[in-house]
Amino acid sequence: MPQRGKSSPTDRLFGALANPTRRDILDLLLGGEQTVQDIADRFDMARPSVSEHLRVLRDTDLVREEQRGRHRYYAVHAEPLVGVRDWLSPYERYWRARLTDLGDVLDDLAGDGGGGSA
Amino acid sequence: MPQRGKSSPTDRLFGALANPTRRDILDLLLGGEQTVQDIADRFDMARPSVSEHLRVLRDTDLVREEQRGRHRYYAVHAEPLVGVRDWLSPYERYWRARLTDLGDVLDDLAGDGGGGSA
DNA sequence: TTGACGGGTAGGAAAATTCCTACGTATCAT
DNA sequence: ATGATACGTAGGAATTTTCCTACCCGTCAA
Repeated sequence: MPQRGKSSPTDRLFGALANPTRRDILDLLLGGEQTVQDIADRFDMARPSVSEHLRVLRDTDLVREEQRGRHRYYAVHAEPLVGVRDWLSPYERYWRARLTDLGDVLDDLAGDGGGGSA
Repeated sequence: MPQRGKSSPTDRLFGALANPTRRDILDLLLGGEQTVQDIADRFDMARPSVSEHLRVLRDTDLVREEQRGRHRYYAVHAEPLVGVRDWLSPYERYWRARLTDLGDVLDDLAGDGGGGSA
């Protein structure tokens, strides 16, 4: 699959995640929604620059904003990250083979609640 | 965690994966080791450019080369990708919640066989 | 040994990224 | 209405990325 013409959604997804500030923003939002100002205060960077990072994250649908009053609350929207998981999955067997973390899988099961239906 | 000074291994990892050609090279190598020429032939790009992509992948330890005769065989080395998986894991619960793919985890267990080492 | 093949590196052009300082606009308090 | 607050966008400078064409050296066949 060579012949790269236009940038695919996957390209834009990995492109968005390539920037450490943007990954940090996502990690920050794991703790709950935040306003732009709140986010910007966490970074050693001018607010408009944070705004642009947020735009990239918005364009890839990795965050969603909701305007309330004069604030915009940003929240993580993880679904596009399935694209990363999907890309990653053919490689998992490589480290599974040598790290043999079956225990990890079991952790996943346990963490899932064990019971059964969601 | 703002204050970004130097680029961390994770930064370089995501940086390496940001380029679609590099992801395609990795995907190609999933089919087995290849020489530089074999790889270059698959892409609409001059060979030295492919060489540089290979250097980035080498620097992040995502591929390894072995010289045999006058050929260099490149093979995928997936271990650093654990870094991606680790970064991703806090987000998994978001799509797990709505896609409820417990069956996926069970697939993993089944696919792992019971045996073990490759 | 000579020539062809395999593949890395150098230097540079073009394009994309990242960050900044201004500035515009909408919302809230007075 | 007026001013302060919250945030986006514009335009541009400094880097970084990505790709190219030379050019280099090592290996194999004749």
